[in-house]
Formats: sequence, C-alpha cells, structure tokens
Amino acid sequence: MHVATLEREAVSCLEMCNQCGARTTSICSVLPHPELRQLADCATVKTYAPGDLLIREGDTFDHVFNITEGMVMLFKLLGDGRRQVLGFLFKGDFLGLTGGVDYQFGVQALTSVQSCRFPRVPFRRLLLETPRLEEELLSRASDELMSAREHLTLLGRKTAVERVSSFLLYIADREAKVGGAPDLAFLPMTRADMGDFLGLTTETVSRVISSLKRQQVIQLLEHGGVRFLRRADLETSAEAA
Amino acid sequence: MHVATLEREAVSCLEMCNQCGARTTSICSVLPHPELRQLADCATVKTYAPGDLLIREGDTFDHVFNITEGMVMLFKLLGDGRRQVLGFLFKGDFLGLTGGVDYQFGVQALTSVQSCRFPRVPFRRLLLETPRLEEELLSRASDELMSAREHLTLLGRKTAVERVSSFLLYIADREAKVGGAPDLAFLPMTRADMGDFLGLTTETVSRVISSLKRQQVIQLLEHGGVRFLRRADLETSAEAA
DNA sequence: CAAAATCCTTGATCTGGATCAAATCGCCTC
DNA sequence: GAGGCGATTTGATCCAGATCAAGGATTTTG
Repeated sequence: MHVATLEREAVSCLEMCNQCGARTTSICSVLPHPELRQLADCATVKTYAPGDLLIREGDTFDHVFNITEGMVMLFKLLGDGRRQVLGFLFKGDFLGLTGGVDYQFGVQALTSVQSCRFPRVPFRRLLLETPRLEEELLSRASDELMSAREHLTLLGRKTAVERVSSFLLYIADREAKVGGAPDLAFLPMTRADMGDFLGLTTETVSRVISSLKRQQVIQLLEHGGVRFLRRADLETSAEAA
Repeated sequence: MHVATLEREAVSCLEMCNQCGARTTSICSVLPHPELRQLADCATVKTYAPGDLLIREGDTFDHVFNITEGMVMLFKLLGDGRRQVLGFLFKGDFLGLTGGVDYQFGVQALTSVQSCRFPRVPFRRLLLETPRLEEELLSRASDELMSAREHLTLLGRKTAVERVSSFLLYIADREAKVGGAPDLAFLPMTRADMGDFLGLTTETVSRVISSLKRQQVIQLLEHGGVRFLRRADLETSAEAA
C-alpha cells in the first residue's frame, strides 16, 4: 500500500513533465528517466501574471528555474533608479547560472508565465552526479555569453536605428525558435523596457519605430505585433557588421 | 629504453606545469595528477609580443588557451571599422568558452603574453571524462556572464565619468588578484582601447582621466601606471548603484 | 640621437539622442 | 460607453559626448 502510493506519486510527477510546454527544449530534455524523476520530485510549478517579479535583485540564490511558458525580462537597477534590461528569457530557457550567493539581477514576467522551480541544493547534487546535465548548462552558458557579447557591441558602438533594428530581428528569431512565425515579432514589453535594453530612451525607441513604419519596413499590428515588410532592409540597418 | 623515454617526456611535461605562472590559478589547478599529465601532453606553450593577435575573429575554434602570463584583450569588429572591446583576460584566465564552430571575437596581446594552448578535440575528451573540470568551466562561465552583465549596465546606463571610474577600479581589482598592489592599476592598453571598451572616444577617455588627475583623485605614473589617491571618491563616481 | 610614428592631450565646434512638454491612443473598470 | 490612467507618439529644445583640429609627449627605428 505504501509502496503503491509512492509509485503513484512518482508517476504523477513525470506525468507533469510530459505535459510540460518545454519538455523537449528545456535542460530536462537531456536527462534520462531516473534523473528526470529525481528532478521532478523536487519541482514546484508556479504561474505569474504580466508584471509579477519572479526574483528581486539581491534575493538569496536558493532556487533555479525553467521557464516553461511565456517571456520574462532580466534587469539591474542603479541606486538612482536607472535601469538596465539585461535580456529576455523564453519558453525552454533556464534561469540559475550565477556565481554568487544571491541573484545579481531582478526577473519580471512580461506575459503570463509558467515556471518550474527547483531548490538549489538538490539541483546541485543532481548536477554533480549527472555530467550530461553539467555539459548542457555549460553549453547554454556559452551561448548566453556569446549573446551578451553581441549585446555589448550593440550598446557600445551601434546607433539608435541599428539598435532597434537588431532588437526586432533578435526578438523575432528567439520567438521563431519557440514557435513564432518568421517575419513576425510579438513585443509584450513597453517602449521603456526596450529603451532600457537598448541604452536609449522611450522617446527615441518610439521615434525609430515610427520612422521604420513610415518607410514601410515594418507594420505595427494589434497587441504589440510587428510584421517585417522588408526584412532585408531591417538586416541592413541592423548592422554594418 | 622506450618506456624510459616516455617516462622522461611525461615528467618534463609536468615539469613545465610546475614552472607555469598560472599553475595554481588556471583551470589546471583542479585536475588530479593523471589528468593533468594528459592535458600537459597535448599542450603547446607560445609567447606573444604586445600587439600580436592570438586569435582573429572568424578563426576556426580548434584550440583553447590558458593565459599563463600577461594580459590580452577580446574584441569584435563591425563592418565599417567600429570596434567593441569585450573584455580583458589575465594570468590564470581560460579562453575557449564559445558555442559556435569558430571564434566570434579577436584576441590581442596587450603586454608580453605567454599562453598554453590545447587542441580542442582532446581537451573536449578530457572535459567529458572529468566532471570536476566541467564544473570549473561552468563556474568560470557564470563569473564571466556576471561580469558581462555588469558591463552591459555600464554601457547602457552610465555616464562617461562613471564608466572611466568603474574601469580603473575593475582593472585594479583584477590585477590585485594576480599579484598587483591594491591602489595601483597598470594600464597597458591605449586610450583608444579603453574608449572601445567603454563605449566612448579616445578624447573623452583622455579628458575624464585628466579631470580625475586635476582633482587629485588619481595620479599618473610612468608606463601607464595609475595610483588611486582617493579611492572612495573613485568608488562614488563609479556608480550610483 | 635624430627622425618617424604613435599616442595623448587640449581646444573649438557640432550633433545624435536626451530631456522637457503636450497631445493622443488604448485599455481597463465600473 | 464614460472616465481614468498608463503607454505611446510627436514636437521643441538642450547638452554630454562626438567630431574636427592642433600641438605635445613618448616610444620606436635606423
């Protein structure tokens, strides 16, 4: 009877995984069955509304997350209120690569978000026992590093038009990977969020977008949608690289 | 006789490691004896003069490096010649965390540099066999990511004075870790290099440094040395964070 | 050690994007 | 569907840092 109960619970945990929106794209996809069960057993699924904070800068780093649905934004604050948006995470992305003892950035939901949360300690234990998982995290860390370096170049050396064009293409590409249409971007964040990502002001972002629209390079749809009418032009203005 | 020769070579490889300037700080420091020998056996030590390129953007990613002496600079170029300096590596740092099939950035020596180079394939094999090494790389990747995010904030949201002050403190801290004096920074790079790191021009960097000197916050020494006369003031102007 | 080449500094001017200031647009809420 | 509130757009003005332009300082080369 006791054994039967345990069995049933374990099955239901994996059941949860099978219904997960990020089953095949999250870090879990590299785990063999017994390890997946181990992870599933300590997982908590949580949903957030747009605007909710998943993490505050300075929160103790005692959990790691999979984003299993929706889009979140990472950001840092300076003492006087200036904000830098560091990046965005999508369905399938992992959140929890950080050296220190607490989170060095805040994380906010931009859409309805579902996350799958694991306590750091058992996650770390599984990590040490499962080289394949460690390998996967290293690969994702390398990708994030590459993407951060690309963004450094944008912030350090690109003009406003180049920044906004790069941004639109970047979001569309990321969304295409989780099921979006290729020449369409959905922008759930505000102009201010974009500005804080791109090192610009709200007004400048708005002006550049208006100008791209006026030149028929993009078309604005309802609910923050953007259609690329002339992607090649967008790519040209994205970079002289 | 044959065995004796092999023995002698192996010993001489490890001999090399024992004399290495980064013996205790490089990724090698986590390797137990047999694995260290494996790595040493496929290592090539190479020296570079200031200005030499270790890697050109687009070079095939077929080797990874330890920097065992000196200081190098990572950078990306845009098509029209604009350059973004991504960061600096010091003695003990590892170079070879990159997702793609080739290097997405160039690497140039700023001082005399010594590196220890490993072909990617045997390095990767050792990595798969040695979870402790993978763990070390993941930890270093996380640190680099944290540092990149800090720099994104600098480029996106800080003023020229804040940028230069942050830079001076950052270099001094990194140098202190590899044996420098605490309130002293050695700047082997040009003002143009600093500008391309900080998203500023040569002239602006020069003006800010002159101004800090005029206010007696720093003192310029010969050979690119900088002494912090009032570190607290430098820290204040580095950030309103 | 002279000359050439860089690099650095300082001054004068210009400008891309910031800041300040209103409308106008959507979108909730009741 | 009226009212309210935040988000967006657009216009006018401003300014931090870029650009343009010379001189000095320092290092390199012959």
